[in-house]
Amino acid sequence: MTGRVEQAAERLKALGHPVRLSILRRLVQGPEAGTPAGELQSRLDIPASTLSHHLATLADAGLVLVAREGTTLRYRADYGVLRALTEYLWQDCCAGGAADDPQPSPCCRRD
Amino acid sequence: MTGRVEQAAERLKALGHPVRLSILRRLVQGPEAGTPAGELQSRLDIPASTLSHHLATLADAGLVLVAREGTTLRYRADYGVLRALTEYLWQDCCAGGAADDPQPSPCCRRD
DNA sequence: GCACTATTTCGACAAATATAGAATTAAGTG
DNA sequence: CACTTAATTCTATATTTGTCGAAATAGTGC
Repeated sequence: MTGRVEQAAERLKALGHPVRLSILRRLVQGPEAGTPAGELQSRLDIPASTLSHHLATLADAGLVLVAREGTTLRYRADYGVLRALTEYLWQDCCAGGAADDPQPSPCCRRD
Repeated sequence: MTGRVEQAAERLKALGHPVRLSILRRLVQGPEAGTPAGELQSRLDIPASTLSHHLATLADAGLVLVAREGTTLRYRADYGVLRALTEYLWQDCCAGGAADDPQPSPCCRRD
């Protein structure tokens, strides 16, 4: 029985940490099939246990998906969820301001 | 010397709390000149000190602006910052996925 | 089964966060 | 100046979060 606001807040909170935001950036830049945890670890240069904790936070929030491939676990971004969250954030934050503002949404601007 | 990722993370973190997200929703729906803290307090039904704490968090993150008007303090959303944050989030999260995905940005879709 | 690799889970601890009553500051009014 | 209203800051406390070494788990190959 988690409301829309609560769910969005949980997801934004999960993104609200430099390491986790960096992880996500890596994931979206990596292969579609997902990026192994070990590769993230070597690139970000943090202890494996710390990384695993952050990955679990992102996964619990539903922002990333995980699939095993042999001994490695491949993480990848859930674009559907990310899209929905961004959409909600924009409409939530700027629905009032947009009325007085003829400019297009931020992600559509070409300037 | 706060980097782009760190700043975005701080702002997302500030939004990552149900009460603060609710506050922001109220602000964007309220008058352009801003909404008095007292009005937020009565609508959200939380102690004034708790509300003040959350407002300070939002203000510190640069998401809201405040102006005094007599004895009341009016808070309003900073749309420029919110727009920039949403834009960053979208491009940050979906730059990789967008290449394989012909769909427009979430805030531009009309479906 | 044993060794090896990849990753998570456990356990402990410090630091940050959320909450809220009480005291304080700021501004207006008689 | 005293009084009232609006909101913050102070103080305290409980909870959550972040970190990371050590131990455990999952899978692969000999």
